Amino acid sequence: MTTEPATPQDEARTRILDAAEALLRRHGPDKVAVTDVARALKMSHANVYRFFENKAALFDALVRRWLGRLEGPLSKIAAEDGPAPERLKRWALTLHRQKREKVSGEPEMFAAFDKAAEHAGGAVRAHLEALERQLSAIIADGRAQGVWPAPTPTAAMDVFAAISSFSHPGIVQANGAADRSAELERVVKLIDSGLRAGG
Amino acid sequence: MTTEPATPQDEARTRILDAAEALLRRHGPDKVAVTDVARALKMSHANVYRFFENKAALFDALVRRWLGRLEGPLSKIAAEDGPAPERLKRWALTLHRQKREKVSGEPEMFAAFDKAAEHAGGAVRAHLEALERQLSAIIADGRAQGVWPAPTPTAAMDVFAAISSFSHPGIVQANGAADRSAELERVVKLIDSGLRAGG
DNA sequence: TTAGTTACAGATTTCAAGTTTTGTAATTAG
DNA sequence: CTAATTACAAAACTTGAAATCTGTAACTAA
Repeated sequence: MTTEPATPQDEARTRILDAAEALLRRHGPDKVAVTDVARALKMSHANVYRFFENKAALFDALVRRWLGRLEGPLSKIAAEDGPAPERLKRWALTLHRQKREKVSGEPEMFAAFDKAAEHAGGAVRAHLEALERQLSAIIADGRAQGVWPAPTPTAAMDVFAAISSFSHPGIVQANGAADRSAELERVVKLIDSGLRAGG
Repeated sequence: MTTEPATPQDEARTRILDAAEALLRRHGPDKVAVTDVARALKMSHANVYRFFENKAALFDALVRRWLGRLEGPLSKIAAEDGPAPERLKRWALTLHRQKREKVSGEPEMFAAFDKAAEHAGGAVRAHLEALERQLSAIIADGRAQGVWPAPTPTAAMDVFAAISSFSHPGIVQANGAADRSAELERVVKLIDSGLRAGG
């Protein structure tokens, strides 16, 4: 989890991403050009292309970094060793809260994230895979602890599908980032019952 | 379930909706003006406004009619009197299939539907309420049949939330209308287990 | 070899104009 | 009183020229 840039390449990439993120937050998305980023760093835009293949790759990297920060608290919960059912509930609620906060608190970054998602950007795929890995870990712990006797091989995927309407950007946004924690808690309870009963 | 227009008012409304739907299917959405609809019917556009408050109301009514047709097979399943768990599964799978078919088979209508949803159109709200009523009926049957002993008052809402990622337009579309029946079947099984265990 | 540059063609975006469309009002016909 | 019309202002959309942006190539500096 080192955020430190290692090679000079990485350092330059980080500086470019920092500048791009600052611009993105000031002016919204769609209004940040590669030339703007270059200008902010007092370099020619052609030089930016030495560090990122193209504009999409630059913003994909930006979204990847942003989503990585969002994943932090979640991976912590996944790595704990308390009772799995409580962790599953807390993990789901935290994910819901994170997404809501991003939608209402960082709308520019969120819009960029949405856009990257549309363009089949790797960042979003990587994010979803990371989340599913965390969920798999919690479920594996639940089996080890004996609370969930026989989760199927697809259990993590299935649970993720069942709670995804509480974290999917489009749906969260369509609901005006409303707090649906109470409903999510009930859905998790239902799933937990199902897992205890053995799928 | 009479589709027959009753009053002359309704007849005019139906003729207008028919014309609007035909135009919508030929040319996509965004390209159908109230003036076009009026021209197709050889009336002035001002006359159309005698039957629909405004353009949004016209398209909302169109979407409402379209969604009503989509709800048909589902309400039939909800009204059957076989075993509730099997009906829940079939209902969920049918909803998923319906949405996928609409996305890939009637993209213009679907786009109009999506647009209506964004504009907080009543049609979509009515659709969601109708679906939830059907789900409530199936769950009430399950309790009556003794398979699901103690569903909570919010059970239908919770189940709907858990399977909504398989029917939500945005998500279905983002997945390229892919068939996720197998996954949905697993999610329903999980929910069914949860309901049997008493939620 | 890596960081950086200038110069350029093609794609995309902007912006002001003209045009269409929306929604209303006043009016006519039965 | 309902079905329909014409006429109109304001909002939304189209269009095409000008400006900007993207991505590449050929080059310089350390």
